[in-house]
Amino acid sequence: MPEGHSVHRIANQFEQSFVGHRVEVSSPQGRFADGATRLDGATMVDAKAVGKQMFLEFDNGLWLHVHLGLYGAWDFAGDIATGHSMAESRTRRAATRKAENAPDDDGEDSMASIGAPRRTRVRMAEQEKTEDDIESFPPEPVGQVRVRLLTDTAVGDLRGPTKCEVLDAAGVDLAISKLGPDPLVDSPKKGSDRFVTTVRKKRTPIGLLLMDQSVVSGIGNIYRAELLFRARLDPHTPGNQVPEEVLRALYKDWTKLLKSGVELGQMMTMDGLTKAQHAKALRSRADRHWVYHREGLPCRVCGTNIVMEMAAGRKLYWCPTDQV
DNA sequence: CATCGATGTTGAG
DNA sequence: TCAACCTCGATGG
Repeated sequence: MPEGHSVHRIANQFEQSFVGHRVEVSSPQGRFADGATRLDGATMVDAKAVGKQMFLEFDNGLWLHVHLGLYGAWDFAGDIATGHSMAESRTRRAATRKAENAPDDDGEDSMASIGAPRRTRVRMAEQEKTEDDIESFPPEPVGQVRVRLLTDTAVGDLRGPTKCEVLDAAGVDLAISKLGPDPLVDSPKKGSDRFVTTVRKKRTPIGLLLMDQSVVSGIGNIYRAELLFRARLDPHTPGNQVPEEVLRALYKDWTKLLKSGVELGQMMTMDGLTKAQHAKALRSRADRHWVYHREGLPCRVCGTNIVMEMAAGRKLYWCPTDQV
């Protein structure tokens, strides 16, 4: 269910709370028993997201590859990052590496491994829910937990993934090679070039191309609808008929929305809002988007009723007046 | 309390 | 093109 921003946040959670730790890997549900055996006891050395896929690297040369699919989720507990701090972990770690003797003075976010683990629980999926006061550490696995990753201070339980497998480095490269550019992985120039080149070769409608993970990574049904509206672009326009500068602007806008989503932990696809409107949009989903899930409601710009149609089995929302 | 549908992808037909 | 995957919040009775 999560689009790209949630997966990047989850990778940041692993980066911040698991990388550098020895991990006990198990499969309480049993369906990943063999994979768990291959990873058990190794130390996590990297966590990265490309589009909606996540790759966790261990010091035995193996990787855990996870795709949450429609309803997968990670439940974290113990000494874990919550809320806004997750967005910046990668940046901060990089900065810390540069300044060799920089003191770790960021208090609140610090994952100090002293004493008992903090008793906080976070569910990370399309939404994030935090609760305090878990009874003990580690908590009992609840329901169908495909994989449990347990360190001395933190635990992550994976449930309902569409993909969960062990890969070697070559397998990771192969998986990533099938994916289109991700603005948080590829440089702006290279990413934009790849996106434009691919789209300009196809007659497929742009509304379908944006959902094709080999064309561009991380966009899902909400970002698709919102990006097209923000560009005032008719979803049915064939890729090869969209002007290059429009495609470049589209990729740039995706970059902006993705970064914002990673920082906020929410999809905020409207801008130019007052402070009050912004706060309201963050509280209620109904006020958060231009067209997504607004079938039959008046367009926020022109008043025309928003239209919904099925496209490749997914609901596509758009304004027939503004998007031409 | 039962049913539905979802921010996704794969693979069968 | 569509069911399956197998979770869970929202919805309705």
